[in-house]
Amino acid sequence: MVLEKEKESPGFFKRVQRAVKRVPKGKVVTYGQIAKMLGVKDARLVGWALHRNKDKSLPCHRVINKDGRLASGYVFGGISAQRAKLKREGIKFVDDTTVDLKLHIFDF
DNA sequence: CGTCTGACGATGC
DNA sequence: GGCATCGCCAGAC
Repeated sequence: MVLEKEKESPGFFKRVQRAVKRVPKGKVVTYGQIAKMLGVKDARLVGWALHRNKDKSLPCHRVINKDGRLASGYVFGGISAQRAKLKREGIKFVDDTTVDLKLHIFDF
C-alpha cells in the first residue's frame, strides 16, 4: 500500500538532494529557489539540510545564497576549495567568495 | 510536546 | 548600508 502522504514526505533532505543534483555544471542556485521549488518558505531549511549532509557527491558548492556568496565556508576544504571547483566549472567570480549570480543562476 | 538551533530571505531603521 | 527582528520548517534534546 502506498500512503500518499508518505510520498510527500520522503524526508526533506532527500528532496533537497534531488534538487541540487538537478543543477547542471556551470550553473548555480540559491537556497531561496530550492526552498520555493520544494514548497517551503524558509530558505534556512535548505541550508540546514545541506549542513547535515555528508554526501560528498552532492554538489553543494553550487548552492549559494542570494548574494551569490558561498555559504559553505566550513565545508571540507573551505571556501577556497569551493571557489576553485566553481571556477573550474566556468563560474565567474566577482569576489573571492562571491559568484556572479546573474550570469550563472539556474532557473528551475 | 516545548524549546532551541540553523549553509536564508525580506523588511525596517 | 550595516544591524536587528521576524518568518518559517525540520530535527535534536
